[in-house]
Amino acid sequence: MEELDERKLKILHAIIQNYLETGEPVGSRTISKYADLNLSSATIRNEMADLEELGYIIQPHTSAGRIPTDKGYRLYVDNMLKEKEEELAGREQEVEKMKDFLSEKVDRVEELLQNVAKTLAVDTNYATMVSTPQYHHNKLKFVQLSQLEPYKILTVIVMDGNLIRNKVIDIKNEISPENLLKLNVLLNSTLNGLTLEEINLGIISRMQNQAGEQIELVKCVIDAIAETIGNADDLQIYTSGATNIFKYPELSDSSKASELICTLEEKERLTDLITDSLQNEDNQGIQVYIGSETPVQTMKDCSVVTANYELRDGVKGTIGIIGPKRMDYEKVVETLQTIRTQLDTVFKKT
Amino acid sequence: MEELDERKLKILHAIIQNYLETGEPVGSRTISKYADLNLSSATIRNEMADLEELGYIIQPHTSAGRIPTDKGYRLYVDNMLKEKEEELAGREQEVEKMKDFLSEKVDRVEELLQNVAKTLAVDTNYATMVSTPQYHHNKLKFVQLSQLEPYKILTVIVMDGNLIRNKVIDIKNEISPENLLKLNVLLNSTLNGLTLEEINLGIISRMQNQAGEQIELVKCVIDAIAETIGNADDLQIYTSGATNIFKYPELSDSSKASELICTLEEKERLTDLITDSLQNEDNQGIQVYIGSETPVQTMKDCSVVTANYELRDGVKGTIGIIGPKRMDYEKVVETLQTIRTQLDTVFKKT
DNA sequence: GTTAGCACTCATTGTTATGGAGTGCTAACA
DNA sequence: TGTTAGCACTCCATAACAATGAGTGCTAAC
Repeated sequence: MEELDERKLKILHAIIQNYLETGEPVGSRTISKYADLNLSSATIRNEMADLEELGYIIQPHTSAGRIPTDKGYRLYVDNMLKEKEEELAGREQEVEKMKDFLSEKVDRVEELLQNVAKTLAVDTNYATMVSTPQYHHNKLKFVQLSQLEPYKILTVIVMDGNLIRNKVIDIKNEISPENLLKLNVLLNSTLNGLTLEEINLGIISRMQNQAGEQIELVKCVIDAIAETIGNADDLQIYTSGATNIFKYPELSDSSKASELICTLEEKERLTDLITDSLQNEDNQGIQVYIGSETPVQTMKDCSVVTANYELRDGVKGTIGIIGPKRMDYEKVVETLQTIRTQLDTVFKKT
Repeated sequence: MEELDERKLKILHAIIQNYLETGEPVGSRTISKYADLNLSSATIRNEMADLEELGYIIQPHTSAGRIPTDKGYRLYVDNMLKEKEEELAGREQEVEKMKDFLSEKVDRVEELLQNVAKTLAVDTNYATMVSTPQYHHNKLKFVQLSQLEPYKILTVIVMDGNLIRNKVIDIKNEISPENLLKLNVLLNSTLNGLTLEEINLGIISRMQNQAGEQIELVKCVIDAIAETIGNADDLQIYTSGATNIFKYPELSDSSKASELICTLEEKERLTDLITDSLQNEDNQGIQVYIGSETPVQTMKDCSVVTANYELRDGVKGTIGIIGPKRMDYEKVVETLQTIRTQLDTVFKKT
């Protein structure tokens, strides 16, 4: 209803910060010792009662201290994000380390992202996930057939955005180098720049007419192309540090832990998170999900912070950090901002 | 010292089987009720005392039942393996399901193996791992450069065993199609069939002489080849079902579970297991590690069963199942034998 | 509005008691 | 000599209970 006054806010802040550190319910005495307030525990108690009524904190049981509710965390995080936004990028610390590391091996994106996940996990002590950027490279850029063995043809398919796929095709009848060359020209002149939808039956049959004896092979190649385009934007997700959750007693309960690790291992359910994160492009691409706010049911006892990075216009991926609700939001947001800009620049320069 | 007589063996067997099912220490009364023995609990107790002295079983504490020691499991497993060997492959059950499944998509080995791991995990309720076959394709079979964009060259590198890698190289000066063609011919005529060691400085400098303006590009290509060969037989390991371990209380303890899942997640330590498994090619490629027998320290409270599959002469991979010591060895060994032969045939036909 | 004081609550911890499963040993039996 | 019934003993689990103490809400005084 009514807004929180300055003092209540300070107290709430203190409660949350203390809880972030200790993970234990925090009592009025603890807060009263907090220097810049100079209030007795009784006063704090009164305020705490109010805060509880307003739904920002809660007692696990009578005669225990208070812990923040999701609503309490939300307020805390929103305030922090506002600050961070004003602060702007005045950092640069530990960016260097990451920069060196990232620029080292940019050739294999897969490895790079896996490494990002791992480094982040080690760094933050939370579980992490990184998705491959969601290309929409659905146009064929280039096809190349090469003779590998008498009855094996190597097909190299390059999609828009330089996504490269290989496939080895077995053929029944040998093909001469000249015919192979002709076929290459035919394929490229006919198909390049087309999307999956544009490669329709008309084009296919026209090609097959020109292919002569090589009908069989052309069919295989088109199949391979179709499959490649179809699977091209299949999202990959890398995870790391799943076992970090055991560092937080509130998540170490074996049934909870099992569910959570399972979610991270199987990865399918994480797509919802990524989709959601990509849709909500607020605070510089940083998104904080607290408890039940997360789109993934099995993470309702956790908090998740995601950041979107951009490879090129509209081609985006997501990094996520999964930890207890009492995660160090400030550090996590900072780290994510750093790595996000790093990734952006690494990719942009390519 | 002396061999176990028939009766002791039967009793040991009964104890182990009962323990496999319940996971609880088993007492003399339980065994005495076992039909085909017809002995009183007192007699059983005497025998059990002997078995304990011989080191096959142990009491967690006085006044508890007995549980098998590693030595006990060993005996049990050895006997079982002997039987299985004589039995030979008279199965075929549920092979069909697997066969359909496996033959569906053989093109992407990676996906296939990941799926094997997953299916096995769901099937057995244990954690699983599958390694990629250990190629030794260290010979260059074929190189192909293609123009992708004015300043980007696509390099396709094919190694012995049809391992294909791509790399995009940025160039400073444009290159004409004719020169590219020449370069392709030069590269292939000079390098094909060579190992990393054989591509020495002499060959490189001779090639650079012939390359004319393209020295820069040749250097890049050779680097790419060297890197590819170097990383070619980098072993990949896929794991699945890590969270299955929570189904067994004796492994669910959060510190143990954490260590174990971490081992599975990081994968590095699993290479020791694979190496060992590939070295000990006994019982039709099936290997059983009980407790501390496993080469991976963090799995000393588990048992591991591995099977090696063969892609082609000498090119082998490993499948592993990680579970509690009281795992259902019989079922696991059977399943592994089945999937092993399946994988063998799937690969052989390719 | 703030605070000191006090009675009250309740999770946690430690202690003790009780039950029961399982053993080893002895003595009797076939 | 091998098998079995009987019994005293051990020791883990489980429950019941008491003590502790952190933390609260409320009241009355400042």
